[in-house]
Amino acid sequence: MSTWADATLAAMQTKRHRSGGARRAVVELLGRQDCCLTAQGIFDGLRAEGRRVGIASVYRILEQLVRDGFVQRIDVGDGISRYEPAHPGGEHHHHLVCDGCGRVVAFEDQPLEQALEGLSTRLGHEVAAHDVVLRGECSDCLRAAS
Amino acid sequence: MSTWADATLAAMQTKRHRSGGARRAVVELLGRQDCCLTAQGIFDGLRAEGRRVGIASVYRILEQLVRDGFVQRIDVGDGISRYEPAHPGGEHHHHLVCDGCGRVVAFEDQPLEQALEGLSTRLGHEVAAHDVVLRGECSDCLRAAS
DNA sequence: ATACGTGCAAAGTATTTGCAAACGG
DNA sequence: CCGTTTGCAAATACTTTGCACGTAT
Repeated sequence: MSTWADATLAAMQTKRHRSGGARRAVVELLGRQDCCLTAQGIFDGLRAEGRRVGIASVYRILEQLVRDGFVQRIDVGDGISRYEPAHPGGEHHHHLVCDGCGRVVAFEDQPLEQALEGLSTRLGHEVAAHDVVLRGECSDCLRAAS
Repeated sequence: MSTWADATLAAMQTKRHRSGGARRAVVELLGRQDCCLTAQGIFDGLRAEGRRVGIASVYRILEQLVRDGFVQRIDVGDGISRYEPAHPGGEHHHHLVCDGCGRVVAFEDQPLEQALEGLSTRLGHEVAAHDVVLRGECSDCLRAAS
């Protein structure tokens, strides 16, 4: 379960030298999540655990993790960045944003994944990463909007 | 060529009552573009034409146009929103962001489009809109990074 | 004439940066 | 010990809001 967190911490330690407590805390918290978190959400989560961190450190650490490819930054269009562990090669999910309540839920879809894989060659262009964001009303909001 | 601009202006005039000069200017400028523009880009473009508009009006007008479905808001992950005419039903393109220079270029891909169309039924969930953003190095940057 | 549209300036909010203190190796 | 990491506070940048004036109908 914490395999991503361990691998990430080990790899970061190799690249840079010191490994501070705040980075470990952020990575471990991210490793426990299954979907994306906002920077503020990570900050709140760490504070809730009693960890005294600064929001700036959270941003700085996330920036490093994104730059080194361990974390994927996701932007669903509300102006707030979200972050989640990047599982290289492995399972891959995308996000569905509810137009009503703004909730973000994950989904997987094999045909979509295949179409995305072929893109790189069809475009004759390197594609390092892809984000797909769908918008629509979630079942709760559809019912409420009747 | 200006068919989108005309249709949009006409439809806006039906929904709301007055039709001010700033909105017309924004819609006409958008209609002349083929890919996405930032709010600041639209503002600069209008100023360059000698139109004295406020950046706040640009944002307000874009918000209306997005809400009414005439303009699509695109977020490529750099924290700056981009806007482009929405061509309902018609051709549909997505965006490729260069990791090197940050430039945004458009692309179309039929297999991807088909996978996206099927998503709504496969997920058992209404999907009103979708954004796909690819990241990778553009040919210029690939060459420069050798 | 009247209410919506617009421009300017000020406020708001997510994120970044400067800097001194804490900390790891 | 030395240099990276961190927390705080201040700064930045995009976007939104308040308000008075202009403008279309």
